[in-house]
Amino acid sequence: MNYNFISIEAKWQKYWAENQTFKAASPSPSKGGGQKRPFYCLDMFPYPSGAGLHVGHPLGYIASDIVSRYKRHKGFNVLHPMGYDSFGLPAEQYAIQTGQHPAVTTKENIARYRQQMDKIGFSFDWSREVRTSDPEYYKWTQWIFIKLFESWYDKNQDKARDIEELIAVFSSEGNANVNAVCDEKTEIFTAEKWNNFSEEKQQEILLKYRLTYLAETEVNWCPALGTVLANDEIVNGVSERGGYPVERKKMKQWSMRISAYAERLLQGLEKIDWTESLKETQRNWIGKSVGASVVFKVLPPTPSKGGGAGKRLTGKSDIIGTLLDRAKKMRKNPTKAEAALWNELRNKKIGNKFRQQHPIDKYIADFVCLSKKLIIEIDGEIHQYQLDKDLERELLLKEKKGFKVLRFTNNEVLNNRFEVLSKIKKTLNELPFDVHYRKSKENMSEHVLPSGEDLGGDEIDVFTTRPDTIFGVTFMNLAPEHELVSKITTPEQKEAVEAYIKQTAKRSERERMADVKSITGVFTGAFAEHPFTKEAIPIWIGDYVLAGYGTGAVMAVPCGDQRDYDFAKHFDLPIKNIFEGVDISEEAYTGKEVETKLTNSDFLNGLNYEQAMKKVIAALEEIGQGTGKTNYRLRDAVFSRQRYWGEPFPVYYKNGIPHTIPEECLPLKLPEVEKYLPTETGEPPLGRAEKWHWDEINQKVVSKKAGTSSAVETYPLELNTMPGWAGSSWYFFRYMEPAISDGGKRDEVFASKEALNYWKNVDLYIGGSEHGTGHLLYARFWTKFLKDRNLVPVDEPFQKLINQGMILGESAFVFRIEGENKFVSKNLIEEKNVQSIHTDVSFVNIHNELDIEAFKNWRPEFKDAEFILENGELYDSNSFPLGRPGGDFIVHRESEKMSKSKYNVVNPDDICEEYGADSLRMYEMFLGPLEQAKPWNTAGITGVHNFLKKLWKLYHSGPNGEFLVNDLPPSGGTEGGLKILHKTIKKVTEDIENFSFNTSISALMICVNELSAQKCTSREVLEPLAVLIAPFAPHIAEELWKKLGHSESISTAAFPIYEEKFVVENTKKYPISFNGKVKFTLELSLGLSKEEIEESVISNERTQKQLDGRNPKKVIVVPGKIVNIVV
RNA sequence: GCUCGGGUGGUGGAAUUGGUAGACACGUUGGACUUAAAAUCCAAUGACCAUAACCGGUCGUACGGGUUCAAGUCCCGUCCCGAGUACCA
Repeated sequence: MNYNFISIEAKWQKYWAENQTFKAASPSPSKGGGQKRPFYCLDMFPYPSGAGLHVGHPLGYIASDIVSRYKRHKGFNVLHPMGYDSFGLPAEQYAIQTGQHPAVTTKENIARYRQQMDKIGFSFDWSREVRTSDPEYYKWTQWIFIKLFESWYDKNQDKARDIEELIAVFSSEGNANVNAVCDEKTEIFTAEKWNNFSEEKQQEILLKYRLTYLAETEVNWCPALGTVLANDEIVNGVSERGGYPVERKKMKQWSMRISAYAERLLQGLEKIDWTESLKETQRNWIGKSVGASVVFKVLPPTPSKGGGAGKRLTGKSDIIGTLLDRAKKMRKNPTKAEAALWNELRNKKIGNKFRQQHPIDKYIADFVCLSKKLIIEIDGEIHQYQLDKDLERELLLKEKKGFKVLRFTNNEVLNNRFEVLSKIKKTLNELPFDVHYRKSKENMSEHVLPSGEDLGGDEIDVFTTRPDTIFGVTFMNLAPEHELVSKITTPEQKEAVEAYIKQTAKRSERERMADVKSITGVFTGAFAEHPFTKEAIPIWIGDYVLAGYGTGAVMAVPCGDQRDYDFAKHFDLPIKNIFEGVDISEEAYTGKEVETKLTNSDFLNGLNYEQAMKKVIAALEEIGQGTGKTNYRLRDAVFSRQRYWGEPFPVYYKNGIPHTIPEECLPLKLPEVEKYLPTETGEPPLGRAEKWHWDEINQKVVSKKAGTSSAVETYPLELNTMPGWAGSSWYFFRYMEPAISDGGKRDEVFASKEALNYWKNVDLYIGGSEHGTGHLLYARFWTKFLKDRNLVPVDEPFQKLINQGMILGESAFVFRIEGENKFVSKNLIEEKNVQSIHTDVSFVNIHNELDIEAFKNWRPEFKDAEFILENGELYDSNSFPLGRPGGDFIVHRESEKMSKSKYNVVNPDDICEEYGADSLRMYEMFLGPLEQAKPWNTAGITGVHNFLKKLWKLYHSGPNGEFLVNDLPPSGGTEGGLKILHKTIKKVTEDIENFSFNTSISALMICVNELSAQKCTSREVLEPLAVLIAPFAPHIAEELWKKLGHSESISTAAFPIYEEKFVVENTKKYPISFNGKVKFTLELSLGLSKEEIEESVISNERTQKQLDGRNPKKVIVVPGKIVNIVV
C-alpha cells in the first residue's frame, strides 16, 4: 500500500474541521481548560493581499504550528488563533482603479488565504478568528481610542490616568503642581482661572494633556494626487506614482502620545525574551540620550562694522538688558515650587506687593517685596558651587542694598506651604516700610529699561549630551528651518542666509542625509552669549543640524564633536582645546575616558567627564540657563490617515473642538462613498460621504441636510481614518475572548477579565522582523496603556518573540545581446554588452536548463529570438520538435525576494498537490534555522518526501506492503529500536524547545533510517515514533495513529518521555590523537580509570606504531571524550 | 559611520561546556531492477598526493597572528557579506 498523501491529507483536514479538534478550551475548569496550563502561541496575522500566499509566507505559521501541536502533546491548553489585518492600502488602491468596494476585495482575498492555509494543515482555532475591518472588531479599536482620549499621563505615578481626575485637580488647584506629559507650550493657570475659562478653552487645554491629541503636523502633501504620501512614496522630491511635486504642509492630525511611554518601553525590553538584535532596534528607535538643555541668549545686534566672531561685550547696559530678558524668561518658566509660591504671593494676597524674578543689581531674585526690602529665594538641589555664590550674593544684597533675604528649599515650599507663608508674613511684619522705596524703584527703572534700541530677548535652547564641554563652544549652529533664523539674521547676512535656506529646502531630508560628505552652512551675523564666559559666540546655520531632533540647534564644540570639528575647519572657525594632553590637530576627541581631564574650562578644570557633567548641570541650573535633561528620539506617532479603508475616528467637532461619540453608539461604521478618492477640495475620501454628521440629541449619524431641516443641530464627523497599526495593536487580546456562539462576550467587552487573566500574554509570537519599530512598538505601547487603565493584567504583550527569516526565491536570468534579439547561454558570455532578463522559474529545470520553447511562447517579442546554446551552436527548434526542455541553454540563478515581478514565486498549493502538505511543512523547516534567510529550491523537497515514504513503509512492511505492526519486543537487542527511539525523543524534544526544527527533522530521518535497516515492526517503538513526528507531519501521523488502533486524534496523545536507561553506553570508541591529530579509534569500557585508559592506549600496537620508538612526553586522557598523546 | 548577525564541500546546512569537522539532505557519479522511463534500492562523493589495489600521507571551517595537550568554537588584528539604523548634537 502506497503513501497516498492526497487522500490522507484531505481526510484529516476534514476531520479536524468537523471535530473542531484544535479549539482552545475556555478558562473555567468545568470547560476543560482549568486543569491544564495555558499556552498562547501566536502568528503575526497577515494582510490578505490579492496575490495570495507564496511558500515564504507559511514559514512562521508552520513553526508556530509545530510548537502548538507539541505543547498540546505536552498537556497544555493551547490557544493558537489566526485572523486578518484586513484594513489597508492595496484594497483601497484597487477600489480607486476599479470602483469595487474594498470590503468586497478584502472578503475575496481572505477566502483565498483561508483556502491556501487550510491545505497546509494548520491547527488554528478558527472559531476565534478576527478581522480588523469587521465593524464588530473595530468597534473596540474605536473604544480604545476613546479610552486614550480620556486619559492623561501622570509623571509622578508614572502611569496613565483618567482625564476626569486631572480636571478635578485643575478646578481645585490649577495646573502648577501637575506633573504630566503634555504639550510644551501649555500655560500655567490657577484653579480660579481654570474655573473661569470657557468650555472651549478648557477643552483646548485638556487636549494638550490627552494621550491622543490633535496637533499641527507636517505631512508630505501631493496636490496633484490630492493625498498625503509616506516618506518612502517620495523619490527625489516627487511622488513615486506619477512623479508629481510634493510639498510640506501642516495639517491638523491625531497623534498618539507614545513619547510618554519612552522610558517604560525601553525598560520593558529587559524582561522579555526577544532577540538581542530586535531589542537593539527598538532601543535605537527610542533613542535615549542623557545630557542637558542649555539656554544661550542671543545678543542684540552691535553697531560695530566688523561683526567678527569672538568679540567681547563690555557695556553695562548690555548686561542689564540681558538680565531683564533672563528675568522675563524665568517668569515664563517657573519651577514647580516657584509657581506654587507665586500663587500665594501674587496680587498682594498676603498684604504686600511682591514681584517675581526681579533684577536687583546684577542678580535676579526669585521674589521681592520692594517696599519692605525683602527677598525670598527658593533653592533647588544644594551643591557647593551654588553655596559659594549664594553667600557672596546674599552679602552683597544685605550690606550694599539693605535687603533681607529669606531662603526656602523646594521641599519646604511644596510640602509645608503653610509654614513658609507664616514665616514670610512674620518677617514682613517685623520689617519697617522702606522710605527709599520710591527712589530705589526709580533707580531700578533707569537700569532696567535702557533707552534706545530693542534688545531682542531671544534665546536659543540646545540639547547636548556633553554639557561638560561647554567651555569648548566656539560657535552655534541652527537648522535652516529653525524658527529664530529669520529673526536674528543681520541685514548684511540676509541675502546669503535666504539663498542658503532656499537651496537646502530643495533637497529632501533623505538627500541631505545621504550626502554626508559636503559641508555647507552660512553665518547669520548674530551672536549668542556664552552662559559662563559671557563671550559672544557666532551663530551659524548648517544643514547637518536637523530640525526634527532635539531643539534643532546645537552648541558646537569642535574639539569634542567630529561634525562640529569638520564644520569649524571648513569655515575656518576657532577650535578651542579643552582636553588636557589630548591632540586635536587632526580630529575631535569624542572619548569619555576617566583619565581625561578638562582644562581651559574655568570651574570645570581638572575634572573628568563624569564629574564635570554633574557640576556643570548644577551650575547651569543655578544661573537658570539650563537643566539636566534626557532626550528621546521617539516622536509621538501620527495617527491620522487621509484614506477610506481604515477605522473611522469616533469623533465629531463642535465649534472646532473634538468630542467623542458615546461608547454605546459604537461602532461608528464606515460610510458609503461613491468614489474612494480625495474630494476636489483636498479633503479625505470620507469627505464624499453624504451621511457623515453627528446628531448629538438622537445619537446617530445623519446627513448634514437632516440637521438643517429638522432644526436639530448636527456636527461634522472626523474625515480621517486610523492607520494600519491601530487594529494590530491589540488584536492579540481579542483572540482570548471566545466567539459569541461559543459563549464568549465579544459584544460586551473587547476581552473579558476572566479570559485576560487566564491567558495573560502571548507566550510565543512569531513573525517578520520588518515590524520591529512599527507594530511591535505600538502594540507594547497600547498594552502598557491598557494596563495603566486596569483594562488588561499584563504590561508586555509578547513574552517570547521569534523573527522567521525570509525565504528567498531563486530568480532565473537569461542574457540577451544588446540591440539583437539573440540570447546567449550563461557560460558563453564574454562581452559586457548583454542585458539580463528575468525569466519565469517554471521554464527552468533543476539543472538550470531553459525550456526554450516555453520561453519563446511566453512573450511575443521572444517568439523569433535566437538562442546560442552552451556548445556554441544555434538552437534549431526543428531538431527538437517537441520542445525538448532546454537541453543546452543554461540560465543564471540568483536569490532574491519572492515577487511576482521577478517571476520567481513558488506557490504552496502546487507543492501540496505534488508532494503533500506534510512534505511542504517538513521541507520548510528542514531548509535551515528558522530565523535565517534561505533560498527556496524546490528540487530539495524530494529529500523529506522520500523520508515520509520511508516512514510509511516502516509501518507497512507486510509481504504485500500492508500495515504491519506487532507486539513483539523490538529487535536488535541493546543497540535496537528502543535505543534509537529514545535518543531521538531526547533530541527532538530539546530541539523543539530551542526552535531548532531543522536538526530535529534530521534526527527523525536518522531514526527512521535505522529502524528501517533493523526492519522494526514493534508497537513499543513505532507508536511513540508516530507521536514524535506528529507536530511536523500531522496528516501522516494521524493516519498511522488510526491504523495503530486509536480512535481519538493523535493530538490527544502524550508526547513520549525520554528514558535514559535505554541509551546507556558501556563502551566508548576513543579517538586516539597524536599531537592533537586523530590517528585511529580504540573501543574501551567507560568504567575504566584514567590510568587504566592510558595503560591500554599505550600498550596498544597501533599506538606503538605511531610512536615509532619515540617516548610520549605527555598523555592527556579525558575519560569519555578523547586521548591525546604528545610526542 | 554605528549597532547586531554571519563567512564551514558543487548546494541547503550539522558540530553540547574547546575534544574524531562536514551529521542530515540535495546534487553528481557508478551500479541493480526495467523494452524504456519514472519510482525504488545499493555504493562512492571536502581538496590534493600516492598506489595495480589495499595500507596510507598532506592540506583544509574568509585571511594573518596568539592562547592551549587540543581551536570552526576562546583572544587580538584584517577583509568580505547580510540586516537594522543614521549628520541623533
